[in-house]
Amino acid sequence: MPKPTTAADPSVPKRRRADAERSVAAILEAGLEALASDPDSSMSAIARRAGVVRATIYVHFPTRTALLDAVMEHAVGLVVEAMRGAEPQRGEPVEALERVLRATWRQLAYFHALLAMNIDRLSAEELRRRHVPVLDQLEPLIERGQRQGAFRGDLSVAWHLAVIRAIVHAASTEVQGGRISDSEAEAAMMSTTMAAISKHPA
Amino acid sequence: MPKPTTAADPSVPKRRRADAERSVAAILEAGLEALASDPDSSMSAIARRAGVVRATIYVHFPTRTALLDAVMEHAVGLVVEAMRGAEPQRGEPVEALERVLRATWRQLAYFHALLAMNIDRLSAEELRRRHVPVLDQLEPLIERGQRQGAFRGDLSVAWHLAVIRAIVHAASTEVQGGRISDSEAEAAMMSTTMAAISKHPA
DNA sequence: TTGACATTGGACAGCTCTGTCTGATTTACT
DNA sequence: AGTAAATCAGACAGAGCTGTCCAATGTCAA
Repeated sequence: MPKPTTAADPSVPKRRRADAERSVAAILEAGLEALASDPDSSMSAIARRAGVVRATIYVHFPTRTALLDAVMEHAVGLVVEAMRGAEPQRGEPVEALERVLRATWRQLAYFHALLAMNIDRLSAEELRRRHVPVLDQLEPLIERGQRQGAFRGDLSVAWHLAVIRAIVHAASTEVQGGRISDSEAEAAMMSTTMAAISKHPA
Repeated sequence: MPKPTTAADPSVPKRRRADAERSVAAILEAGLEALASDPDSSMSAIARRAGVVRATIYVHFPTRTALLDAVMEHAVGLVVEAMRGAEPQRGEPVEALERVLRATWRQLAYFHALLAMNIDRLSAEELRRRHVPVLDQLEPLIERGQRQGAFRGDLSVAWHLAVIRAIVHAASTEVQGGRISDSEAEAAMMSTTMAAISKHPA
């Protein structure tokens, strides 16, 4: 009978003590911040930021690569959660896209920074496989918009997705570079994305 | 009298033998390729790619940083040359922008990859200073288009430039990932950029 | 309270990279 | 053909990082 342990809902639940749980969370969070700003952050740097000693990381993640994978998964989870919360399937496509973008653009930028970090680490295909959950949130919305004539049909869904990612990323870069304010960036990002994706705005 | 050597047109001409000239060219080219795909490429890797021994690089570039700077300058030169050849100042803004993009989009993407390589190495200001020559080619064109009512005036020139860079980069990424053909990417890039920048196309 | 779990702080070997230096060899200019 | 320049091949020290280990200490849970 498949019932060796007490409770086993997640894939690998791993009965951990509360402080271990806290450590893992701190490490993932610190890894997210550190690696987003410098993809080559050392284990020492991440440990320091997490308020933990380097060896502790190795207790929970056997290797640097394993930590990178975990951080990536964590980031994708955050983004997807934010997107789901914006209900891409509800309402008019244009409004829905605006809503989803507004709700998630900052986290998407975060995710994108991590994408960059993985670019030489992973094969293009492997990398694609990992951010499928994010695209999955947007793809039906774009398709729906095309069917209803709100979005351009002369370009592929994949291209639209690439464009959205690119513009969101550009907005985040401009903000981080201090060349534009947060709210200005959001407005510009939204406005430009809509112009790029929509059928004649008039 | 400012005439100590025979011929001194460039800033630091350095009388070099022909084989030295070839080595430097090969190193810069190899550095461009290597660093664009992996910003952390080692000196060994670059030397190997250039068909040269590692020590040879140090003959011409005192340190790794110096090589990175030189590669950057070289890349900027390539892009600017391509842009100049497309005559941004000639004709209608929309046509001119199409012409410039078509002539340089791949190199623009290349340049963008090198920008990423420099992001944590240089201060934001220093980085900006270095790619000023590229922006200088586009900025007057965008301004002119805004004045003539061809491009959107409700967004800043800087933002338009960021958007152009982002879309061009996305197109190049899609091509490199094999998800779209070269010519399709060029068409999509052009079409989307124009939709994003132009005033209502109708 | 007690025992198992978890973290600390530090030490360690192994690896890769940078930058320097050498002597020997090949290549370009005159 | 002769000389100076340039490259090669390989060695070297110094530095940083990864991954492992350990003994001591702290902390959770039953």
